[in-house]
Amino acid sequence: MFLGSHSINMDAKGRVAIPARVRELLSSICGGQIVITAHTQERCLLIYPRPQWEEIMPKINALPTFNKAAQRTKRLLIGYANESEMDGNGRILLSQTLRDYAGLEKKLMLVGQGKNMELWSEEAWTAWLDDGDDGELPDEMMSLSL
Amino acid sequence: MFLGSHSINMDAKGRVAIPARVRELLSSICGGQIVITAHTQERCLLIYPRPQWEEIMPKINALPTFNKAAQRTKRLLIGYANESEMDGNGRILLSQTLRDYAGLEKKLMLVGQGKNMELWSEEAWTAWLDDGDDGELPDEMMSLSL
DNA sequence: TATAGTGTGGGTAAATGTGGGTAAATGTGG
DNA sequence: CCACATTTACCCACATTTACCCACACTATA
Repeated sequence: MFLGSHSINMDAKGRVAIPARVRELLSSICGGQIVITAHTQERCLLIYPRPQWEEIMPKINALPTFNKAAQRTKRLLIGYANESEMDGNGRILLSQTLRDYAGLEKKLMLVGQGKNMELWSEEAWTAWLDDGDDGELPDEMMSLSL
Repeated sequence: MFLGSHSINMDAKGRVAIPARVRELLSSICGGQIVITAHTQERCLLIYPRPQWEEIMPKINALPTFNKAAQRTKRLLIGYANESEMDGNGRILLSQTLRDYAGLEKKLMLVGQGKNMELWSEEAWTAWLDDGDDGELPDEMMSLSL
């Protein structure tokens, strides 16, 4: 389970140091083997451990060919996917393409989301936080007591 | 049951001493194992004993993936969640990320809420007290007799 | 006033994050 | 097809941060 957020930096070569806590988790789940791709709803990146990725791949491929929204999802998820691995110092290298998609510069936020993680530019993250207008609450939530 | 409010201080390293009363309660409920995360409605933090957290986690994960409001809730609750434990002196360490979210500086308010606790910056707490406008009452409350 | 319990601050060793150098690999032009 | 230029991957060394521990100050109680 990936929990919690970390404020991290990307260096001039596009390398991102994964926080030690997360690093251990990744090593135990998948030996550090991950897949990085584009998030379809937000301009941020998705990081999956390789095994979880293998699970969702077939679902993506099974999306209906003649539905535009489905094709968009597929094109982004598969088209931006990048098999990757941590280097000796626990860093991952982000391709220029991925950096461009999410508008990553220096300051980033790594956000745990259970099965996967999201990687945001700090700017985009705070913008999202401050936005707050996310439409109607679904029925399931109206009576939810946490 | 967490009852009552405590005015407490955070030191320069982001450590917060839990009041002794509360400390005992935490030890007996969960051996001091807690989860701290963001409150979704207010800019304050939520503190759950680990067992209660385990109960609500599935509810959060079950929220619909393609509803924006539900995703916001999930992104905040899971994304900020931080498994934590008291140090030898009964203090907890708040990550920079959490401090930023709730705007915590030095003077804080720890507010008991039954199953969990809320941690506010003193400033935000008094502002909320003075504000008081929280919109419509739900149907469940219209017939409630206390 | 003494004592136990509580809250606060800070030092230090170990772990973590950061930057850059070099050799291999890749791509390009003649 | 070869030689050169550029990029990439890997490694090492240093700076910074974090976790853990200890010591002291303050408060309440006997």
